[in-house]
Amino acid sequence: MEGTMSRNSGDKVPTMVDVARRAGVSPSTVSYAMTGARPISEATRERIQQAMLDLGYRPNVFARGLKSKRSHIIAVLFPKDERGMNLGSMEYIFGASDHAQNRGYHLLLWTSGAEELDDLAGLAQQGLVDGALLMEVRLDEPRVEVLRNSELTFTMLGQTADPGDLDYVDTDFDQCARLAVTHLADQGHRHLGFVHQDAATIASGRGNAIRLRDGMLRAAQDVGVALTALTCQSHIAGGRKAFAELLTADPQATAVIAFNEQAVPGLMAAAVEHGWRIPEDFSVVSIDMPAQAALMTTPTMTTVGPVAAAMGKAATEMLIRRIEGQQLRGPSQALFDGELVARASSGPAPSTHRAVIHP
Amino acid sequence: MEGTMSRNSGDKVPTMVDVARRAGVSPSTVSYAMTGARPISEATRERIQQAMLDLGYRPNVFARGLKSKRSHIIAVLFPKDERGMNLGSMEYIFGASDHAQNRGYHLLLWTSGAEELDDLAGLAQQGLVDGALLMEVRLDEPRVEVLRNSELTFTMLGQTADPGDLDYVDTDFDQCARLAVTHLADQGHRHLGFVHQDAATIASGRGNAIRLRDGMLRAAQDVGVALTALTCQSHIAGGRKAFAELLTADPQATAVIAFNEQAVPGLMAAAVEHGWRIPEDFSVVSIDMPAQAALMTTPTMTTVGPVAAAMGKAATEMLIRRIEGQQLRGPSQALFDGELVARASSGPAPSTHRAVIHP
DNA sequence: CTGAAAGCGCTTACAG
DNA sequence: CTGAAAGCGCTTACAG
Repeated sequence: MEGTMSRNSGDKVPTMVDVARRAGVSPSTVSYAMTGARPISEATRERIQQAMLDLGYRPNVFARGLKSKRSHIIAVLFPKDERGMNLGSMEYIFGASDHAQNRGYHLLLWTSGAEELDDLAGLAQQGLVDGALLMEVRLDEPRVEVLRNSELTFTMLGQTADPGDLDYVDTDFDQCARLAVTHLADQGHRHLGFVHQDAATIASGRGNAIRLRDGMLRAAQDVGVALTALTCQSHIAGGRKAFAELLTADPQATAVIAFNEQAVPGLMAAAVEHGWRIPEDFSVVSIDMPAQAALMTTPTMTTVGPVAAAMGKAATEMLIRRIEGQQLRGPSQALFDGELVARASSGPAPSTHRAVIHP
Repeated sequence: MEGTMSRNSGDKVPTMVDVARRAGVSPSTVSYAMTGARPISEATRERIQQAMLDLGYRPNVFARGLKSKRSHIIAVLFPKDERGMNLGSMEYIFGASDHAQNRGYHLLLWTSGAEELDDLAGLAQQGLVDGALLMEVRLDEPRVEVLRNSELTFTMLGQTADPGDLDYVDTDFDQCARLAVTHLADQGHRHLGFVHQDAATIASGRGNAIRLRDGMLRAAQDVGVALTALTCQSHIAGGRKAFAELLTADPQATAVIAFNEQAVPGLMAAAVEHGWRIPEDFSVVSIDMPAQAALMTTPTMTTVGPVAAAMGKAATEMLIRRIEGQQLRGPSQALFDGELVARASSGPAPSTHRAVIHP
């Protein structure tokens, strides 16, 4: 397990001067060889490379940062209080982390709440990070102003109400809505429910819920099916309540699309207790539910959502380009298509009238 | 939303020299006032404090790190490939993050695989981080040697087979086993199953599964109930298979304890398909399943496990003390008790013989 | 209790 | 294509 670059303990950490001496060049030449800021002859470059390898040289991050004002560290602003834990956010972060490492960047995890703006301002002004990835973006996002004021480069995962020229990567919720509605309509469902989040969350709110609901209504209209949209508290009881409300609002509903991970189990349980088998009598599709959660439900959940890791990667690349001053003309903004993963919770609409067993 | 420390844009970032000038002292005095490395008169301290506030001063992390060899950054070594995503790990990280911020530290998220030791060695030797929090610790943990060789301070969340004098925070699996077994025994269950992870994972393997199984067998013996331990692949089909195996191995089993988040839905589905209602005919308890996952199952899952956030916090405190050179005598090692959260998946043992409906 | 000065290990104009 | 030198903003012996 001994690497070629292992050093005996007791050796001091080699500096650029050590490398320069060993390669028989000046320290500045070593530096230029690393940054590529000016041309170096092939021969010296190779000697330097070899010397670095021999010594197991790693540039000192602090010395570099002190002079260059670049840390090669990106902050991931992931307010923990926003939606509770959720696996989807983790997938973004892993996608971002992977790509950051490939590009020679580190990720600093910042979990302060979205309201703790002074903390954030402190981070931004400290110069520790070169840029930030903004997660859990709300329609009216107070962090944006803080980041702008401190002139920290950032990219959003999600959008504000009016992103203007801000960089972002987001899900194409219109397309997701269409995909989910079409999936169900194709299987004969004519009356759908859409269960999203509670009114306060939506209003407050991260933009997704609103954009998705609008997309749903539009898609239903285009496809020619009825759609009842319901708000719903993000817990099991909320899901039960939503099912009851759907039943009242549209007794003919044979399927529901949910954008509320926490409420789905309650929704399903209520359907089963009502005497409806899933998917034979009633289909359920979830928007943007991570695979791992989709496999926890019984039956496993059909989902529509983007590949979160790919979005995390894209956002990171966008941010790094911005940091490194490339691609400066105009904002970079990208929408990611969702994919349908058909699992066991959705199927053909019940052909005959369902037997409704009131327990 | 304007803080007192806001600066007009165009101002350059204030340095220690600026603060010193405004406070009418030398830069070194400002430094000493910040580090507390030597006594400062109350009067000057206050003038300095005020000057820092007025200017919105933030010490430059790189300059500080260059001299002091301290970054106030802690790496969280969280190999993403280990168990897939999981919410439990996230809770540790949030606990750690919270506490790190309170103590003036940042968290660097490192998601390279547990096998990518060269990457890790690079990080450790770079001097970027003052220490590391080691997550997803295996019995035979290759990362430990790397960290030791590079003389990076670290604390483990979990233990190796022989932790010796390594610092760690871990779950008290003996106590968890006892708690789970007792919970079921108290409700009249006399024949239990224990479903843990697949043989490869256990052997390879993070130590938890082994320690937990041993604890289970001991607890069952102590309490006087039968316990059948089964390995199980970590997916839905694995859970189904485990249920079938349990049925064969001990037809009298009325409850199962699972340490396999991904297999639990399959296990429950198989029980239901077998004609057993949960919990009336068959109880299920999960070890170390995060609340959010426990609420996704139907019915909601009774769990035994420690408060992950508290463990993350404890590990972080341990690490910071080590970094800052306090509490140097001997290793610090802590075991955390699990707590029982009784939800809907467990209940009294069936008094009469269950009706077994073969579908 | 306080100051003047060296130096941490790089980067980057300046010079050739 | 390469070198010598200044300087980034702190910390910390050294001196008083």
